[in-house]
Amino acid sequence: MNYKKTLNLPSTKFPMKASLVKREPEQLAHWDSGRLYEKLRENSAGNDKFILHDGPPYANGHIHIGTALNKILKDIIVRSRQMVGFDAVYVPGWDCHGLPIEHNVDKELGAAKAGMSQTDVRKKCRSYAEKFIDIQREEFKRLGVMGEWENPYLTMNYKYEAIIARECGQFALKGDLFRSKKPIYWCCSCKTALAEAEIEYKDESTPSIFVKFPLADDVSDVIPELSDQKVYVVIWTTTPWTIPANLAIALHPQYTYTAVDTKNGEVLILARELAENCLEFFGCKDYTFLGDFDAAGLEHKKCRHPLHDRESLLILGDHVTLEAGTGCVHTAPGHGGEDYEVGLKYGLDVYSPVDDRGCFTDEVDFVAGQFVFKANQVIIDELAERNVLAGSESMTHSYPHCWRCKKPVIFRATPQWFISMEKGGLRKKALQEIDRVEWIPHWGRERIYGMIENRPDWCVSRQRAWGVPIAVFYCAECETIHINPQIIDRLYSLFEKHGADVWFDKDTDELLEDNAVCEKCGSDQFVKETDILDVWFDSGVSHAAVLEQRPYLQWPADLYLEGSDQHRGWFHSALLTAVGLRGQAPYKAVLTHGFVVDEKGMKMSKSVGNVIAPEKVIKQYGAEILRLWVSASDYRDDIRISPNILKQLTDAYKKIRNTCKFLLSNLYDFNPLTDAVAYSQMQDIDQYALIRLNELIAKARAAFESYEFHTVYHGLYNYCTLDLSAFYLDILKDRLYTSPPRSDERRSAQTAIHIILDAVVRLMAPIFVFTAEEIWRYMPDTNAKIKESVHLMPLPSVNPEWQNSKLANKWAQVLEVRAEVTQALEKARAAKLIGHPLDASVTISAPSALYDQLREYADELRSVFIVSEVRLVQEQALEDAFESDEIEGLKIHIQAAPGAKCERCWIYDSSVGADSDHPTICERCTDALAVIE
RNA sequence: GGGCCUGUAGCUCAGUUCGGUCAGAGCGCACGCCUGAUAAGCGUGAGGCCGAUGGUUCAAUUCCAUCCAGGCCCA
Repeated sequence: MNYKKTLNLPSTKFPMKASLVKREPEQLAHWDSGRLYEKLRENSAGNDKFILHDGPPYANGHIHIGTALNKILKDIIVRSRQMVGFDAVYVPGWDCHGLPIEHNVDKELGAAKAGMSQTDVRKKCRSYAEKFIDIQREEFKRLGVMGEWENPYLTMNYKYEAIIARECGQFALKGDLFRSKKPIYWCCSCKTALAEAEIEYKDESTPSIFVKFPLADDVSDVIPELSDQKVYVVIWTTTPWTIPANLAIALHPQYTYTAVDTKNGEVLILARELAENCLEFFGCKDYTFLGDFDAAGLEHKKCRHPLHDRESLLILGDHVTLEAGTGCVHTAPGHGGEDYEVGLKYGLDVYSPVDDRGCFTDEVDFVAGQFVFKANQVIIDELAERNVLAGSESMTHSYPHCWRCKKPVIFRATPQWFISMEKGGLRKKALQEIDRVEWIPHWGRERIYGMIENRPDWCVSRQRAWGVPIAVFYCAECETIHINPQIIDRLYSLFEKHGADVWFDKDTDELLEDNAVCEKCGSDQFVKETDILDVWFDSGVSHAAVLEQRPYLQWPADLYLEGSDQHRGWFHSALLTAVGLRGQAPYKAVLTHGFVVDEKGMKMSKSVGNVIAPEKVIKQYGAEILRLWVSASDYRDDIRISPNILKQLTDAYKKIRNTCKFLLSNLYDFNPLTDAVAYSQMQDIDQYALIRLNELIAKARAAFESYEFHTVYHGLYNYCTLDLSAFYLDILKDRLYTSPPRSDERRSAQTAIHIILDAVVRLMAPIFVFTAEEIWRYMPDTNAKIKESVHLMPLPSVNPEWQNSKLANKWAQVLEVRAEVTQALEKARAAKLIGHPLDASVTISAPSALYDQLREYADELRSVFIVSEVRLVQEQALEDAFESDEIEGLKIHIQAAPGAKCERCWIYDSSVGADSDHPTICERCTDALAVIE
């Protein structure tokens, strides 16, 4: 007789091979046509909302691995919150305006741009953004990310643009928006402002001069030797043309300075460390040091400007270095970034007497009208003439050039728009709000706090085409901003209807109300500002443009989640816009993730060749593996990816998949509605399996709650490998296969297996969105509504009925002993005593306490150890026994199992041969056959 | 150069919160078993001076300092 046919061997059509690359798109299409996202909305209508507000990626290029990480994390969060009972809506967005797009459109247009209107260029930019939104949308959807893809928010939507303009207008109305000068890169040839990204650095030969600024104030309180001396502070510069704009000289607060008598009636002040080299360059051979001193004593003292009849203030700044020059830094706030910053601190004017052609204005007498670079020599000559030129040469160094015309650019102060950090108390309030937000990880608070604390006023203007205009008018006479609620409303309506283009298409008269008059000076002439807003303002107000606008969302958001670079970016601009106009942070919590790096922890770069594109991973392994990677990593730190890591993840995926497949394959004849066994009637070990499941559920739910998905992954994976595959399921095989199909013992096991699979699939659903659904479809029939999608189900909950610490302790002990038995078996195997564990008979000698406990469940030990026989003795000497290192006094002796091997269940038993009808099987199997037949 | 952060086995993670039982797991690897989860399953084993150096302490992977390496943001 073929006894194998009498066994209940596992059977399922669920494929072992995942074929993710092929199946995932099919699954996505199925969800799409089944309107899964809409069904989730319907199902959770009325539930508490959980709003993760999407930070908009820039609509340019394909997604990269970092964007994929970000979106997958968001998806896992939204799904897990949805599955614990929230109405978790997800509205994705895109950041559409800005220089990179304008730049690329410029390149495409080439010479054609010259003949185009600003509106035409803007149209090109709009369609460019649209193209990449479509591309990225498909890429995000392919990752399994679920959301309102057909109705995302775009910062270039007319309504969004209208809100950007309105929010900016509110800042103006409040008095926080002001116009002031700031130096920016300027191309004198193109007569245009340039952004950092439009600068190319090339070597350039420039003059290098040392200039003596005569000290005007008495400093004998600092250095007594200097009384009645002609004292000069010596500066160094490579841009002599900025000397006319000099307003100060900066010294470093920590450096030591020295006064040098040059024996020609002059005393020079410069940094001690650089003094000798400088003096040598000046050709000064005979000199004496009069004394060293700290810079602090000179702060607020004054020099005379060497060319003009005004003062130059001595100030302190950390930006001063000893790498070159004299340690005394020529400071022209209108012509340098650091000069500007330090100038603000000392209340210096942002003085820049240069026009948009790069020529000096009439303010500067002897070089008026001259081009700055040409004026260099004139100024050097003048300095020499006045005997304040200490030294001069020419040098070559890296200098910024215009990306378009390739000519050297200058730093030039132009009027810009700012949002004040102080006028309306924005800085103070923002800092207070930071402490009302939950920062995850907690150090995010430190990071953004430091930034807000130290940042200058927010410069929000850009001299660009592709963006939302700073929609304000100012008086042509006195430059006062002309703003009121009616203007804001009026422009809002216009923008909402025609988009921001309307600002450029219509004249000031058409946009402004009739009979407008400057409330300060009474003028009726106004200027329409044509600068556009910093794109950080665009995305910064998304809380207003999205959360406040869509009735199914909420303000503030429950969570913002982006990379840690966004402390400076989006978290920052969102905080300032929200606090500025609403007095409150737009988020309750902010979660940050690290950056994706290679296996060695180095950043990815094309030149190094360690870049991994999400598209490639998807094509090779499937999006599920990418999602698995996200879930397995602790994203709070930087996270690593490499072919090796992906390989490991695919192995882990297979293990989990296979474990689920095995569970399914033993449920082919199980109907949970009719065949399930009540918990109280289940076998001991099945009850224990549910205790372990309870622990997994508790752990995973807590981890989902605190966004620690790697804990979910590791918990799930270890449960599958250790609890299930290596322990419970291995033991269960005998019972599942050999017991009569409908017997209590088999149904008990199936009941446990079904509960376990149901819970495991739901726990993995937020992460393994595809595989969970695939398994779900193969689950034994229940009702159609439940079957529809695992994603419509809740996460499993801890079942209090299964809690049983006595049982848990018992099995903890059995497991300890089991570990010793497997070691003993391995030794016996190595000695060729046995092969399969069922070849063995195990004799265990235990000390009395342990013996008493083991005796209580002696009947179960045989199956738990998966051997043919277990004999339990109390503290007996056993020859050739394995002695446990872990459990004192435990001895285990292995010998070949007596009796014959049952052909059906493979267990050695003395009853084999007893039944003449079935001479090759054991009594247990004979009994089973009787029931089956 | 400054701010914030990270550094535990080849890999992914635990742990050390208030310092004191040999630093744990899985994967991978090696070896073996099984062939009734089979392009599967089971077992055993070898892998870590807890980034480096100093300091505090009776005692540090765990506290402090410095350094090195790496990341983000500034300059």
